[in-house]
Amino acid sequence: MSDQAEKILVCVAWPYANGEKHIGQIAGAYLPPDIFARYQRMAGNDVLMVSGSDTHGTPITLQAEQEGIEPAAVVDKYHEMFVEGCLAMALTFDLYTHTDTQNHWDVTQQVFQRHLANEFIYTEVQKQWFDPEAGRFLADRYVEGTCPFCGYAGARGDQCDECGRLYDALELTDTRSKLSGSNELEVRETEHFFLDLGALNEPLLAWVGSGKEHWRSNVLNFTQGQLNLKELRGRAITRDIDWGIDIPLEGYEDKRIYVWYDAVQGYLSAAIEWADLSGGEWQAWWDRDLAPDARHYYFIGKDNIPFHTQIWPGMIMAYNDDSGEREPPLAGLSETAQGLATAGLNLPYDVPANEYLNFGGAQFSTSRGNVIGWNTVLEAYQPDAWRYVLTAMSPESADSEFTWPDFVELVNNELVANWGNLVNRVLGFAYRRFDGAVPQPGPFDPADEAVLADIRAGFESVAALYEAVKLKAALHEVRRLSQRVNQYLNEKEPWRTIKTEPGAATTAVYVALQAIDWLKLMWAPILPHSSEQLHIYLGYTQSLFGRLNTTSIEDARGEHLVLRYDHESASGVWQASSLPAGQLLQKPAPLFAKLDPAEVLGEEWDE
RNA sequence: GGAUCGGUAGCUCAAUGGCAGAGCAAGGAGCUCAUAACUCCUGGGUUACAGGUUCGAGUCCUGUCCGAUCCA
Repeated sequence: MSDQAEKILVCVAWPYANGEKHIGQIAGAYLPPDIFARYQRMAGNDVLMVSGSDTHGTPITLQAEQEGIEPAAVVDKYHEMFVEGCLAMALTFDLYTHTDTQNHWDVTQQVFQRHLANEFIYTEVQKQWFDPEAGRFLADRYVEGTCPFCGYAGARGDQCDECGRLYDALELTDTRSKLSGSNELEVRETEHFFLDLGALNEPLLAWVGSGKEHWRSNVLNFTQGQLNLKELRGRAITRDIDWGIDIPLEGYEDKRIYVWYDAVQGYLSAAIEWADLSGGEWQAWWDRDLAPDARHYYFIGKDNIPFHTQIWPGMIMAYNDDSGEREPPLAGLSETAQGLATAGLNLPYDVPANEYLNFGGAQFSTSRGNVIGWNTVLEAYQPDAWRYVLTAMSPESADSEFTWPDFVELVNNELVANWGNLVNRVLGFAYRRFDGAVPQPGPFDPADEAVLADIRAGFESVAALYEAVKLKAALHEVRRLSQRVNQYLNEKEPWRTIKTEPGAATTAVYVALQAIDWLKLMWAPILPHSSEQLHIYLGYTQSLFGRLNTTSIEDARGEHLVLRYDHESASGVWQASSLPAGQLLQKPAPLFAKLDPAEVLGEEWDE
């Protein structure tokens, strides 16, 4: 950690722990931050990458009902499944946790208290369907009735399946409860807490109005377009449910904080949990006074843009507001989290939201059965093949379409042919003809100098693209540089000149090895597994990257699995190192498996 | 209904208002170190549609069609 090191907080969207994630979600929100974080660490910056499973909300309770198990069991099952996917694809979360932890509860309640003290939370009495038989208020999706527009008898919640119209659930007639089956429902009054987003409209508008030139234009325009209408309105924080975080006030024991309010706070609570586990300082990234230059990046899908450019920044502003009296920290707050009581928090620096990666002309959809499961495919193909393909197909500026023929073409005709084959031809030749060691080159001629200069320039050009989160363009640039080395080899023909001019052949092989040594680093954020393997083939003994590990953590709410990344052992640095002549090579083998189209395309992935 | 994005070569995508380009696929040639890989050459376009502004529009403006997200 040098003095010039920047603090980069890489925030990754929190996936619901309610099922296997599909490759569209990975391409959109989970792989890009890992590539970005790996680059930033190699560039010498202090990266903290956090996320976790979202354990609350109806997606969880619905899944629990379907499987006939408790919500907590659903959470454990799919949280673990996601962690396994992260391990297989090597997503380097400094901490991947979940939201049903004591720490997250404490942080959420602390933020709630501050919002309340700062008067950005108000209460309002609403009318809602109540099921006397079940003794519970009914969320929209637990009410069924007759559509006020078309008279369809099976209309649900707030939208009719038959005519598609939206309405207030109170407009339904002949209602029944999907909870108890009772058709004697009552409309009762219930009091809830609201976040006063209306009061935050102006401050948010001012915030997005300056210094956001680096934002993707669709994200910025969308955000400004909405805020310009000045129609932000209060949003209910609480619900009459029993799965969720308790409200830290007396008299509200049968209500819970609803998922959207606590989930976005995970970026903060996970940093605190990371600090707790590692002995680090979360304030080094989060405290606006201690770390005013820390840059926070939020990697999300486009459906999440309003939450990360309006609601969460608004919540941070409401937290930072100094008009209210500072409450003492809540009794349960851990020592690590105590600083929250006085801290002001940093706002997002960038929100590089992606569009969707679709499949079969439509979005991936479990109900339609067109899902390519992440964990499933990682068992079948190399993680770096997926990382390459999903980056090449990355929906950075528009929805894109996944097809299996494209998958095969990208792996075979680009990854294997361009880069894998370059490595294989050079390493194989060098290992056989130079006694398994990096040969001692003679003086460089202009062609040698030129190719090395071109590749070396990648440490600038590729860096700029990673830095700007233009990952697809970064991939294209490194691929262009790989091709440059193939061109150089065809020009030099060391396999021919080794018989006539051994000195020139030796130098050409050295130059090609040196170029590969550098390209390995430029590929590394996208292709960490194979770059690591190539690093070993080239005779290095330290590893480029650190190690992932899982631990089970126990707290007052029970046990939870966490994924952590230990960067200490990483030696990969973003600079043109010098490949030592004489360094012993390891016997090489192809980095990537070529795919058999018939085999891949014959597979049935529908289920 | 409102806000925003996208529609460019067979496919995937680029192009601060200034000669519409790249990779893959296709056709041809060279090479043989390499996973039938590599390199070179060629073909391929009414930039969704209709208007407008401009010396000049894929790009800016208006409208229409199609797709997507969010809000109501």
